[in-house]
Order: sequence, then structure tokens, then C-alpha cells
Amino acid sequence: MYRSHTCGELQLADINKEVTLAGWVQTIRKFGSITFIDLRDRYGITQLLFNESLNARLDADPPGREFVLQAKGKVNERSNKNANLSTGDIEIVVTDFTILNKSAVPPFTIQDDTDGGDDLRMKFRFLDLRRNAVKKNIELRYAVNRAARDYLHKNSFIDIETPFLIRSTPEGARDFVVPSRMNAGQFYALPQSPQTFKQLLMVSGFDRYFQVVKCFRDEDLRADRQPEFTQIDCEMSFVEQEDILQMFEGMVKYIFKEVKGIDYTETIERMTWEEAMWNYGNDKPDIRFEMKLANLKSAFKALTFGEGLSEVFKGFKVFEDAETILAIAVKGCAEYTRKQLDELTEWVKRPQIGMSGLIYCKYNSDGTLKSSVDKFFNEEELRTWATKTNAEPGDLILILTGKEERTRKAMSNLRLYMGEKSRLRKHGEFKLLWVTDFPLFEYDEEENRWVARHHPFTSPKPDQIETMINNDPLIKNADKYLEHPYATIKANAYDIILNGNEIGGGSIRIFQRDLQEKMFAALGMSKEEAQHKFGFLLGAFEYGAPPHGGIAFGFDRLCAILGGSESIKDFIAFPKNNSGRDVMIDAPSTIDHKQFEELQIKLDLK
RNA sequence: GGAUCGGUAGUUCAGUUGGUUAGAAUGCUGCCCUGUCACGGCAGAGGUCGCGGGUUCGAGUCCCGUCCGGUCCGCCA
Repeated sequence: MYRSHTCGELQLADINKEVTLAGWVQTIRKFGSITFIDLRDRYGITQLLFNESLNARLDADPPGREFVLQAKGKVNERSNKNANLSTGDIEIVVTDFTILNKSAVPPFTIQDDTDGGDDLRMKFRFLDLRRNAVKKNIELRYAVNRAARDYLHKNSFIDIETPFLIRSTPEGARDFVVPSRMNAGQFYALPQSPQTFKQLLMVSGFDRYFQVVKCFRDEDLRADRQPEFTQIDCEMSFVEQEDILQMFEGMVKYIFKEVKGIDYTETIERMTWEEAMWNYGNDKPDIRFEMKLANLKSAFKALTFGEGLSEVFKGFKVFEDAETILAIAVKGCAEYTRKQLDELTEWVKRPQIGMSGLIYCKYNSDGTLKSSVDKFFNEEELRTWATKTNAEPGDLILILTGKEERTRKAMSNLRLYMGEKSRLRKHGEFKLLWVTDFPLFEYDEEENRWVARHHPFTSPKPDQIETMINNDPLIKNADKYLEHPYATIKANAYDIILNGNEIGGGSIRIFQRDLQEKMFAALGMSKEEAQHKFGFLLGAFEYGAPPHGGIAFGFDRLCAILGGSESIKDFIAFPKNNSGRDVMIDAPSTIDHKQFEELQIKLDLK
């Protein structure tokens, strides 16, 4: 028996017990004839006291940081207690000890606020995971996983594994491919999601499926994007959109309760994609704060409730030429100094935002208005801006102008930036939101065709199926794609947003062969091509496919947000870096000549 | 594919206008210390300034290239 107790459990009640502990040496504090060693394991830290009698043995075989140590002794009440430690009332008076294994000096300190940089921590991830700060993230991840499974199990979902070696489909993200030795010259692809398999499971009659499953996408990475990531993938039969929203609201709320102890009792807010884009410039708004975008002028044709050109802009060229003029009112910022406003201007001019300038208008607390464009507008005109932005005395109105899409995106970023600055994005506050009625199609100007915004298995709103079927997807003049009927078709698709992050998304699927074929045709796929790539699914739809729909949650991202972090790397035991490398095992790597030979593959690197 | 920030002791960083022997903290090693818990005190070791080239009497510092890492844009159905 290596241990009788863990390093996190002994209390005053255990005094005088003979115990054996095993763990890692956190710190050693020597005081001449007595020595303290803090012993750490997964559960906590317990102080060991080595009296004079053990000095000879300590000198002969001195333990160091991160040595694996087994210690036998008696639980003793401390004379000086440590309130910072859960076991701080007691210590172990050691009678015997064994060094189970030595350790090299670790390259960084195993502490909450380590001195190690990211790169080094990733190289020695196995040590990094010993740190409480990282360990608790991994534990939180398991708690979320367990809560999700628990909820889904209670609701009759069953976990079914789907294959990782599948066929490549060029729709969507770039596939990771795996060469097949037994089928030389052919390749598997790793799934971007188990989408088609879960739909086939619906045809099979498993009417409630889920899987906590790895997905793979060979695209460039970000702080919240890894090449392999985990989804909570779910699908249900005989459901409408409302059924899905209800079921998975329930799941998210259950997770909140189980993992964070939060009673999220209020109904989750909903808005359409149009409302989100119009009011927040973004399809995943952070609704912890208002600061809605005021559209002073908009040419956003895909939105059906746009406003016309206002008369107040006459004579000011920047406004007259702009496709869009967007404004926000930032609460209580009318006192901003010239320097602060210049900094904001610089911020929007950065290449990532890409605006050419920022117009401001201070709505002073005394009710007067002062703008950066005073020579074009009188106070009366400025007041209409204040009305449109719902500004009050003391607020600062910020205005961006330019091309529709770019300006909307920039303003959405500026809104978040000002929200952050004004501390409106409160840590520890969680606000969920459903965004519904996404466009079914998006126009891809490079490929010069419509692409599915969600994926090609998403169904159109029932009353818009006619629009899809009766219109030729071909566009002669690519500039005018917004005027094409396809631009207005909405999908039975929905995203769930948490604090401005998309944590899940799904749709009601197409389940009839002919509609699915029409969809492929709309995406510019010939009948033969569709049959070749998705024949298995089209075929299955002929054998009694039930109406179905589902959702997939970004598990890593959900964990990160619940853990109060922006980066999902801290919630993945062994993550990859920005270039998709695992710096610990140094992957990817070259392979042997023999392996190439077996695969009958010849490298020809450019 | 692009932008941007960084790379100096084991680690985290400082290093001025290009100028003597490249510093601090922490970690590490040795000695002292019976109640510490960020222990303390004394002493010591520790550097290919990412790499390659250039400018210069002289480069950690300036220029060019390159590699590595972070963040972002494009991309991510």
C-alpha cells in the first residue's frame, strides 16, 4: 500500500492517526535540525515535519522539488496553523520515508502563478498539468462532460460512436486526410463533424443520439480554435425547431446548475439573425449590455427593415458617400479627453479593424452637443443622432462610416471594445441567447456560387422552399447577388450564444430526397456529383427517413467560458499551438521511407 | 496567404544615442538557522543576446534574410 490517505483530506479529527502519504515535493524549508516538506498530490498539500532524528537520512539522500516521496507518520495538530491550506490545521510528524523517484529540477515552478512562459509550459505540459490552475480546468471539463451526459441520458439520448476514418467532402472546411495502405492512392478524411452519420442514425430509428466527439478541421487556428476539438453532438427525430431549443436550453441550464451552481431560471432570450445583425452588427452578440447600433443610413439589402437615407447628411461628403453610417452611444463617456478619442481613432484604424476614421459627438451633461464634424452639422442635427442612438446627457456617440459589411463588423468590434472598457462585460455574469432564422445561403464571390451558410443538410423555412426550387441559382452579375431571391431565404437554423461566443449551433435537416437534391443543385452540384458524394445519404432518405434536427456544442469553448477564460488551450490536456504543432511530442513529423513505400506515396514538396 | 508583437542566465524580464567586464528577480549549488509555509541570512556557479548575412573602428542595440512563439485578418459549411 503506497498511501493510506491523500494529501488533501487530513483534518484535526484525524489527530494521532498513523498515516502514509505519497506525492510530490512542493517545497522544502530547512531550519537546521528540523525540516518542513510540503507534499502535493491531486487532492491538496499536506505539511510533513522531519525531526532531528531523520537528519542523517535526509542528508544522505536529500529530496528535491518534484521528487516522488512516500512518508509514514502521525497526524499532529500544528502549533502555527495555516489558514491558506485546507489541511493547514495539521501536519505529519514523519517517522519513516522513501524516495519513490527522483526528479530533475523542473524548468518552471509548479505554482498557480508559475514563472513559466506558454511555450515552455506546452513543451512540458505533463508538468504544467500538475499546477492547480490548469488541473482545475481539466476537472471543470470533466464536470461539464458529466453534466451533459447525465442530462442527455435522463432524456433518453444514447451515445453512439461514429467512425473517424471517413470519406472526404469538399463542402465546408478543409479535411485532414489519411492515406490508405490497403487502397493505395486513396485517402480517408477525418470527420469535421459526424453530421451525415448522425442523420443516418435517425433513419435507423435511434431517435435521440448524442456523442462527445472529436472533430477535425485543417484550417488556421486562433486562441479559441484547435485543429482537433470536441463537440457535444446531438440529433433528434420527430422534432421541430422549438423542441430542439427547449431540450438544449434545458441541457445548458443543467450544466450551469451542476458545474457552476448557477440557477439560470429566466427564459433564454431569442432574436432573429436580422435583429442581431441590425442591432449588434454581429450574429453572436454579447447581450450582457445594450449599446445597440443605430443605423443612420444603411444599404444592407439582405435586411428587410432597413431605414432610408436621412436628409441630415446633406453636404458632408463622408456621410453622403458612405454605404452605411452606424453609431453607438457609450454611457458616461462624454468626458473623454482629446487623447482618449485619438486613441480610439487609432484603434479603429488598425488593419484588423480597417476603418479610415472615427467621428464622435459628445452629449455633454449640460445638454449641449459637441462633435468632431461641427462645421457640417448644427446642434439641431446632432440632436437627431442622440435621439437615434438613445443617448443621454453624459454619453459619447461614436460613428463609423463606409462599406456596409466592413463597417458593420468594425462597429460590432468597437461596441465590444467600449463594452470592455466600460466594464459592461462582467466576469462571472452569464447571458445566453438564441439566434434564429439564419440565411440559408451565402454567396461565395471567389467560387462564384451559393454556398450553404450552415451546411447543405439544413432545411429552408417551409414557406421559402418554393423560392428555392423556383429560382435559378445562377447569377450573371456577381455584384448583384444581394438582389437574388436566394439572399432572402432563411433556414431552420439556430445558434446558442453565451456572452458573445457561439457555443453551439444546429438546424432542422432536410429529410426528403428530392428537396436534398434541389439543395445540392442550388449549390452548383450536378446530379452525378451529388450522387457520387452523397449517394449514401440520398439513398437512405428513400427508406423512410423521419423528420429530424439537431445541434452541436463546442465543448472546449463552453468549458473555457465557464472557466472564465478566452483561450481553449487551458481546457485541453494536450493542445496544439498556433501552427497546429504539438510541441511536446513534436508532431507533425516526417515519416520513414518505408512508410511512404507501403503507402505508395512519393513526396514532391514545392 | 497577410498584418503585428516578441525571442537576452534554468525561468520571467531590464538593457538609454551603437561604446569598458551584458544586469535584476527567481530558481539552482554550498554553508548557517527548532515552527516555517513566498521562511530568513551569507557565499557561489550560471550567457552561442534564436540563427545566418550585412553596415561600422566597434552590434544584444542599426539593416536584410530566416526560424520559433503569441495575437489578429483572410479562412473556419
